[in-house]
Amino acid sequence: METKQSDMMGGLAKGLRVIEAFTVETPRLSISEASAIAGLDRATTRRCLLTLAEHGYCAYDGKYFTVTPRVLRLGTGCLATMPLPRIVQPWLDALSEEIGQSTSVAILDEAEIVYVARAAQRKVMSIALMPGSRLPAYCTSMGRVLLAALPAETARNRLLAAPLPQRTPRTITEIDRLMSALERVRTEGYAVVDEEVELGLRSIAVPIVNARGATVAALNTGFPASSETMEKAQERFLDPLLHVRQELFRILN
Amino acid sequence: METKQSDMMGGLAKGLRVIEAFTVETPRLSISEASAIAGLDRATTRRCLLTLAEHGYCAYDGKYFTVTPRVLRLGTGCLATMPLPRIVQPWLDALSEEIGQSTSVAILDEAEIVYVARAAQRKVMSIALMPGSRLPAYCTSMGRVLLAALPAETARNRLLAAPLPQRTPRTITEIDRLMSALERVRTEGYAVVDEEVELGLRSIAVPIVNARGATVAALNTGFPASSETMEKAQERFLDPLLHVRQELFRILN
DNA sequence: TGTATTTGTTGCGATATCGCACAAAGGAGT
DNA sequence: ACTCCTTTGTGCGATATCGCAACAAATACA
Repeated sequence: METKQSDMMGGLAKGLRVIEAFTVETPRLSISEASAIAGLDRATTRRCLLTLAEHGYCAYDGKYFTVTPRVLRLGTGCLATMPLPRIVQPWLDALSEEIGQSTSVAILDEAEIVYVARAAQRKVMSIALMPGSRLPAYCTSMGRVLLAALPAETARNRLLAAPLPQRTPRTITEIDRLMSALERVRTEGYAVVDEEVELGLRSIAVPIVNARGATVAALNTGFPASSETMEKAQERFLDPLLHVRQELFRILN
Repeated sequence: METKQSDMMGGLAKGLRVIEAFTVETPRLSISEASAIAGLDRATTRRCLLTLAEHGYCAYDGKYFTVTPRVLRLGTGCLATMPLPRIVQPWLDALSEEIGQSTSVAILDEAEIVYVARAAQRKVMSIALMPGSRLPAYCTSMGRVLLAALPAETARNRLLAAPLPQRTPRTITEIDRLMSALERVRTEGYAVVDEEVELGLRSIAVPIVNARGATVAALNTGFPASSETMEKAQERFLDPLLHVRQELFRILN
């Protein structure tokens, strides 16, 4: 079934690459810029952009293209599709209330985690997180939990294919140390990350497992780093997290 | 520049229609179902779906297709692109805290509003709202504010092109009454909706205006219907909303 | 069980796409 | 003004797409 050349539509694949060229760093693109980012011929890129504009996915001022809210229809089909956010939200709210910290649920997309639900408390992080937000998996507690659920070789390949910037002095960036961390997550059943994403931010994550035993998402809490040792923090937060994990396990199919 | 047939890519437009066939009501689609929804030939739909699957936007179990988190990359490019959510979030949080109710910011896409930021308090609505969520414009306070900012004829055309279901006994569905409501929003500068979306839910919205005087978004608060008259509720909530509107006006460019 | 209907797949020809090459149009610097 | 350089726009031929139609396989129904 794979790679049946005759059943592939080049134009569609190219158009999607062009849409993905629009990021937070490059929200406005000329034809040349878009073609450079997407790695396509300028003529082709131009035709993609004009098609997107014609159908309302892009706005065109004669020089620059920008994506419109219409493209959200493409993506939110997925988020809206998922029953998970709706199911977990009440537990997230209750857990957040109980432990007095922000809690979130995320899934994995390649080497990134995607937030699908969140109960925010105080603001610890400099960046605002919301459903749909993405963070790299290698340096986040939920990312470690989700990568640990994959076969080791798959996880390694994904990490090797992604950039692993040293976001803070404590960020682990060596592939072997990351793989060891994943191994530890597998045996302990949870992941702890101490100021590897951002200075001042700690987090603990546990897997959300469905009835078939597959890890479908991760649940975490993020809290400010303090003089308290990570072990002490773990004592406070791990049990409530595991309890919600257990409740969700009972419910998910 | 418009409708240059030679510069249009049919395959891309078709593929996007197929992606949009996946909604919350139809999250899993067979080839035939997708082709019926998208209005395309089965063969073409199949080639679109196989292409999407090949590139990771869909999962295929041999019978049904589902969209994967990867499609979120298409949409969140837009949300991430927008500076608005980041800018308004702190005000939203503060406002929500001050008045003790949920607050949101939304933009307009055709005849639907799209939530771009939200500070949730208690749960009034049966449906969970999050950034990217959509509601029809005709029966929501933010929708009325955003439609009112358009030329009357444009607003009328959008309303005529969209379904206007009677969601509750109080929902206004007649085009002329809706247009009068918009006119009133224009003169008063805010919109009030009383249990037209859902029984038990009231809301008040004000426009968010940029330096050029254009309405770029709407800000609202939703609160439970009670024995309190709508006028009393307005007294409590309108001033804080208008105050935030003013603050945002100072900041936006 | 047999028959009718729907669904998935494939061959094929008319038609559209796409990338090259080149022309035209701006912009920066002199 | 000029050149130089970048960017946008456009014929055109090789190649790929797409919708029809036909067929196979699965499912529904009697």
